[in-house]
Amino acid sequence: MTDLMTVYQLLFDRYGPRHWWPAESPFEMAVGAILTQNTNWGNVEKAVANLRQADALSAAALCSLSRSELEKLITPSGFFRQKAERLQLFGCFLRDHYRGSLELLLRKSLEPLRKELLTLKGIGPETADSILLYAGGHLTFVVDAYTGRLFSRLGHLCGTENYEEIRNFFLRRLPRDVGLYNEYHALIVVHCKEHCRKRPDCPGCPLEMICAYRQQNP
DNA sequence: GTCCAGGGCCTAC
DNA sequence: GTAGGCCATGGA
Repeated sequence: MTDLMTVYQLLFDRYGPRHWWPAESPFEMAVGAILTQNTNWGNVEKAVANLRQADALSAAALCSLSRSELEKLITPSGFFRQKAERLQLFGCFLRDHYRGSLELLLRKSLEPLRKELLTLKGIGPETADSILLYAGGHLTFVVDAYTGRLFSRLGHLCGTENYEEIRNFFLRRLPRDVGLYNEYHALIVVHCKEHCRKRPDCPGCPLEMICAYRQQNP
């Protein structure tokens, strides 16, 4: 079994540092994390551009917009009705409990903060960890569908693990390094977009030599 | 036309 | 606790 740092190194050598999250502020990162739920990033960028244009990238602004105005701005990201509600719930939560400051919220310690985020409607484990890691610089690992798919194929996971189990799998085996967690998740996403979609034989895949699928299907 | 994307909620069982 | 349906746009 190839260890996780070897996989990381192969991905890093191939794709280089990704410098995620692509956003101009922590608040924009959090908004992007909600908008990208089951959604192509290109569509999220359009919605974020609309929000920026409308000067709506703050907790106060999200709260003061009408629901229909917000829905219109984020339409390109899809699921715009639920996402508008989620953004406003998040914005109002910050306004009511943290003076509208995401930075103030993110100053809290990781586990209580994570639990608090998970109580918010529309913020599940992946969205919470994305906000914690990329906006807050907290020591947590972001798991997504790509992560489960890739590491099952590599033989590290069996494919039936739940979110927390996969997160703990990485946290237990990787050095405690925020920069590493930041790059690792980004590299998994970038890699899977390129190589893990339709063809399981991964032509040109940088993980070719360690891929359990290829070893089982030569 | 079909498939899928950087999920999460709700309901039924 | 988990399987299935639902949410919606836009690019490949």
